[in-house]
Amino acid sequence: MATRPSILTRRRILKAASRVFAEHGFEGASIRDIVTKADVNQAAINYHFGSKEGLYRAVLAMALAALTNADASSEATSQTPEAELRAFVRRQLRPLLARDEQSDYLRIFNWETVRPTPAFRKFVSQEAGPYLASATALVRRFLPPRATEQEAVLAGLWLLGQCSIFVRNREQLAHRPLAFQVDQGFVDRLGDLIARWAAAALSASKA
Amino acid sequence: MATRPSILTRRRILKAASRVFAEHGFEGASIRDIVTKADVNQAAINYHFGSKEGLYRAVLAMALAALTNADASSEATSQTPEAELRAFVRRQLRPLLARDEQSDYLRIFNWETVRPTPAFRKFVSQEAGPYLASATALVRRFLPPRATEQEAVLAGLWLLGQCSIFVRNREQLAHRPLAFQVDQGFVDRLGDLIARWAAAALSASKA
DNA sequence: CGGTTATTCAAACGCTCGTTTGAAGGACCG
DNA sequence: CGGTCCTTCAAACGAGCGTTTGAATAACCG
Repeated sequence: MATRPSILTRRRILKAASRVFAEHGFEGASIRDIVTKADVNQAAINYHFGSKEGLYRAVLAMALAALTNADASSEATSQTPEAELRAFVRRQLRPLLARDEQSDYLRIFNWETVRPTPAFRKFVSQEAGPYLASATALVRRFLPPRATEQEAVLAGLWLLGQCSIFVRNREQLAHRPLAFQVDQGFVDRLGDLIARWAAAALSASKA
Repeated sequence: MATRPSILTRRRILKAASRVFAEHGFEGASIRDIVTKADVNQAAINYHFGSKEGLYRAVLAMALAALTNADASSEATSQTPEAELRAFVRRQLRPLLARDEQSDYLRIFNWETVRPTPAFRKFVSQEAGPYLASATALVRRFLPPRATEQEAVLAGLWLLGQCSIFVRNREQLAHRPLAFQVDQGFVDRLGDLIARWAAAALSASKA
């Protein structure tokens, strides 16, 4: 049975681990770094999560739950397709400015796109469906009714790609040779630009 | 002075290193893995390139040279904007099928977007200008003449993002829950789709 | 051909990694 | 209060890492 202090330890570990995994990826993250940031003994991770990979699985589950909750709560308030699209894009661009846990979660998923871990492969094949479905449903409202499901899924990924490249290159945006001033105004303009472009593209599609 | 066999060793190291860096990123790549694949003594890397980072710098230089050459040679044959755009998108989607050196180079740059190395930061601030300029020039032909330079650069990045998400998630595309059959026909259709969407978006932009 | 330099090689160094160990600490309950 | 189990802890283990070393080998040139 888990006593009170033990679940505090678990929480501290999960929080620190999210940060470190987001920064270094699964392989690059070190147990010693995590336990230092969590102010916890080194063996605690193996005790509570079995292994580094077990900890990572727990972080992935937490991350996906948080992200799908965020999307679902936003779409609950039904709006025009354009407003919904803009809200979706804004949410995707969020890590450009905020350095909160949601941003960490998105960065973890970005790591997985460059070198998927076995843990993630299993995880995504079982749990990614609902998350992807929300993006697909969003673009569906712009596509012609006869668009195939395959096309809608590709459109959903395509939309995610337009946002993620700016998030992934956040650091480069602010430095030479680009030298953008990445502040709230910039992100707002960028989000509007992407939402406008995406809406125009999908609406005009005459496949 | 470099004698004949030594430049062969250098070449073998660079080739193996491109592969390994593409697969594991800079930090995840191991010297021992590279020298095994290159069939070269372990100390050869420090002898020829000074350090792991020196080797990485050499790979980066080689990669950027190859990619800019590929882009420049394609744009030399002037075509309609639409055809040029489709060719650009196809080139970006190339790693989806081919596993050649150019694909390795693109993967290395993808690694850098999730955790930039100090070597890359210095490198990109000095050398990335020309490469980005080619993407910017491409989208400029679709944007209204009054579009600002900033908007054109963002559009260039935006276009790259639409392609890179499919390259980065290549493995996930083929497996559940997506289960696309990633063959030549799929990549051709995808390239056309992206090129058509991008053209429609940029042409319709009334900023 | 002989001496000099460039290159290769096996072995080792010092360090960090994830995990294991066994004892110490602390909460809970009969 | 005593016993049991959950939790924490410092220390160590074995393996892999990038790098260094110094000797052996191969190429070059007067």
